[in-house]
Amino acid sequence: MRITKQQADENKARVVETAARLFREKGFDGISVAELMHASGLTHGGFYNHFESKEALETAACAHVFDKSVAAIEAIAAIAEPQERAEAFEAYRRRYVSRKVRDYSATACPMVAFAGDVSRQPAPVREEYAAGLRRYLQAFERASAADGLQGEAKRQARLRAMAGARTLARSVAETDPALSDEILEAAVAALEPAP
Amino acid sequence: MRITKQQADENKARVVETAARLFREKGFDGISVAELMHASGLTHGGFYNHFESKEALETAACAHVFDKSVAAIEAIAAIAEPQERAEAFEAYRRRYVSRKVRDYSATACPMVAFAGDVSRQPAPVREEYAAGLRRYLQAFERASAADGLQGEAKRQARLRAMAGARTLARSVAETDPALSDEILEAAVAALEPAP
DNA sequence: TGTACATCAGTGAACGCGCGTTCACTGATGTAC
DNA sequence: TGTACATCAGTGAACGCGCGTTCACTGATGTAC
Repeated sequence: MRITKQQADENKARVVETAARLFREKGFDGISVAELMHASGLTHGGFYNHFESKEALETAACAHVFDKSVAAIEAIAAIAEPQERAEAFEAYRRRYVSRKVRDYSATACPMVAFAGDVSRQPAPVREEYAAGLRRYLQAFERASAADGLQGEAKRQARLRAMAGARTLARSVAETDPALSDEILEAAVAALEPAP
Repeated sequence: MRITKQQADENKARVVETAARLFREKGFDGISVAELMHASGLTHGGFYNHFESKEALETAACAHVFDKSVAAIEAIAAIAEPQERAEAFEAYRRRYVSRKVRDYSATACPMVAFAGDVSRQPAPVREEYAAGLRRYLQAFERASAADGLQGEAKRQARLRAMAGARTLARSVAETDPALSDEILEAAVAALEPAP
């Protein structure tokens, strides 16, 4: 059953992508190695050909998710034309607290998806998360400053309010959708438009 | 080994208190029935004399924690003298984002402690959480309005920013205390003083 | 009030189950000649 | 280029372990007389 080296690399990458999706949806402890492997089209026995442990995959998935989130914000901060940049950033913030994004928890922001879980995970996972969070906060701060909002405290409050809204909205999304919607709507109402 | 009815009731109450503490600290799935019973000074076999299942204890603990949190805010909202009330409320908000409170995760706010876990728990636990969150938001809104801050959207943004700060600060507390402190300090800086 | 017995909170061994991980095996790929 | 063999990604059964839950048992409490 030996396969091409390239095929094997693709399989590993696919497992990380699948894990990035399912860990966000169900939590690190909410999905088993066997389930992850089957969701990636493989059987569980081969897992340890690619990863030293489940913890190693958690670390890799965490880094992967933050990479994508940070890249998305940096792309906005990098827009040269100020008006266009401000509009893209406002659209980003509006999308962040939209129902659509809340309902696809598989693509959730890593801050929201992992925050509760991560402090109970082994140290390497926690460290990857902390490093990712730092990168994310810095990228957000850059985009936020470029957006023209004055005062770092105010800019950080904006981020915290967004993250708080998503966390709370998600926690009751299945059980009390009306309350969940209310929380998001209040968050949208509180968005200051781009200047 | 039969004991007094009163003694048995006290034992049950103690298990709920212990669970309220340890579920917040380690998550619903982070502590076993046996550990909970031993932490309450009992052995695990007797658990099912008091609770139908672990899930039933989770529900009871969730309600218990929200009861206490809501009572704390309502006590503030009930203060008659406006100046005194506003000061008490500001002190509450300041305490909420303090390092001291962050470092005692066993007494954490239920919104922060349970938000990540709860959406993966069985329906009764989720429902108890949703009901508790509703009560908490309403109590906070009452206290916030009595504090004199204008605009419901603004008042809710304040709550979300507080919860977001605590969630993020907690998630990196062990791994990156400096970042965790930064997040809390930014939250303190963003607190509008009572009028 | 005193006696006889049923009750039931608590105990600790045992259960089945799912988990992360290991292992012997397979067979196409990659390599040495 | 063709052949012989070593490599190793993938397979699925099996492992030990901790979990939630069950159970037979204990013995002081509560109750019926």
